Amino acid sequence: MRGYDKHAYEPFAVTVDLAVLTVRAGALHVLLVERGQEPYAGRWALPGGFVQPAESAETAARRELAEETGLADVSGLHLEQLRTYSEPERDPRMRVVSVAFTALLPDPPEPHGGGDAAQARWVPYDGARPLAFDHDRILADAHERVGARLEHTGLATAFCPPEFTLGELQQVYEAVWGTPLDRPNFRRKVLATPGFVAPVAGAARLTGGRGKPAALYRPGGAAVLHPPLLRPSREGRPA
Amino acid sequence: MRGYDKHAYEPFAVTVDLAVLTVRAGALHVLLVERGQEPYAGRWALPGGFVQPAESAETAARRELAEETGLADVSGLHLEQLRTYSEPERDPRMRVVSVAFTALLPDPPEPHGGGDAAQARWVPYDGARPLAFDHDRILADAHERVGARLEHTGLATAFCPPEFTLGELQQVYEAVWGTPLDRPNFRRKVLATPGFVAPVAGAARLTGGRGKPAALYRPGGAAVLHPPLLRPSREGRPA
DNA sequence: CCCTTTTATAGTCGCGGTGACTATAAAAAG
DNA sequence: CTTTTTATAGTCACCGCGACTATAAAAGGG
Repeated sequence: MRGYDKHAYEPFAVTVDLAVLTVRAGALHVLLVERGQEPYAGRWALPGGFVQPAESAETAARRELAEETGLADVSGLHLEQLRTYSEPERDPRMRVVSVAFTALLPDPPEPHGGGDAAQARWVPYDGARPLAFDHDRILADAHERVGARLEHTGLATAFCPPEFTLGELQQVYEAVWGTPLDRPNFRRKVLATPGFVAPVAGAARLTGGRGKPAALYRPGGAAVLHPPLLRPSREGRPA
Repeated sequence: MRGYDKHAYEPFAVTVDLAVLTVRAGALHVLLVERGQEPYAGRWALPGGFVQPAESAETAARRELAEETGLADVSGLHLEQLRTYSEPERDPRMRVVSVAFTALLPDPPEPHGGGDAAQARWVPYDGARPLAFDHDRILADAHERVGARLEHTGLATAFCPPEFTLGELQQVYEAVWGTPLDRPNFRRKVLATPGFVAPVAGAARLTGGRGKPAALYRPGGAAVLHPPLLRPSREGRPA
């Protein structure tokens, strides 16, 4: 069929699902809500909701993100479309097509106090499953996508506060990739990548921890990393 | 809103749009259809159509691909979801959410003889615009995605016949990236990447051209390339 | 106050992938 | 047979990177 003219069509419900990720205490966490009704009552699920007639999926996702996190200003947060899930049986109640998004947050505001009755919580990524519907797959796809984005973009700074140390940045990589990294090498690569981070002029430093204070950095504004910061190759498997 | 319970919803029309790409005579081409009706009557557009109630977007995309290309068996062709376009005003007639896909074909079967009245044609990528609706953007996103996929996956073989020469494979990279590549270096990198290509045992060779016959290869079955085959860095822009 | 612990930062060494380039081989065209 | 064309082999220097060692600057404990 060409250009979808002169053909009947059936209506679908269109929703957005959000995989909201953060790094807390060195571990990757995801924002989940507990379902109050069937199906999957009592099961945890990704936050989400219907797309309204006058808004795009991106707009709906950002609105839901604000509602779920309770944050006043979500305009600066990273929000990225993941993919669309459209299996006919993915929701037993009706035909619903869901556009999934991934959002990245710095230090997490305690769940929130949003609109609905069900509770929302930050859950460690590894202990999140099983989730309702096909959300296990959506969450896995989001994790995979974010892990790849860290290699080629400056996205890791979206997990960090406005000013951060290289140690904090490294914790983001280690939490998302699930791999420890060599600190001197990580430092060398980050600083050798133009536009990744910029030192905070005021020779500022961070107190609170032990040991030597670390210098503070800001996001450098570069969208893509040259050269990329590749994760330790999990090679060595002959086809 | 949590888990989209107890909330009203509005129906949407859900369609798929296809960016079907091929490499013909060393140049990237895209499959387009000419619109017969308003809006955008006479303008070229990406093929597409409505998702039926019982099928997923992927199923609908493969069905449309078969209809548009006229190929009997499209089960082996590479089909990948690109992203979803949901701006409220993207179709002036109604609220339609479109899931875009990218398909890759080897040597192109002449457009086809599909179901509808409008004609379909292979159009050189550079001369394709302007297209109807937001299809310029979809096509650009598809090009960008495919270019990136060539770096990290063995996807380039999807543009080639079952057996191909390294010169043909190089033409795929050059056509998609729009950059000439050094032949000895390209050869070295392809052969040094485990699982990318496998030599055809029969010491087979391809005639038809001038010069020394080239050895034939088959896809090696590797999904990801280690190391990746990166495109010439377009760096040199200070942030 | 000294010494240990902890964390940050600097530097070294060798390997491997890569771009730029040259050289040789094997076919068709004239 | 010579030229042209394409495929394939090889060289060389640079550089990103993993593994590792060394130094600096703070807090803590006796």
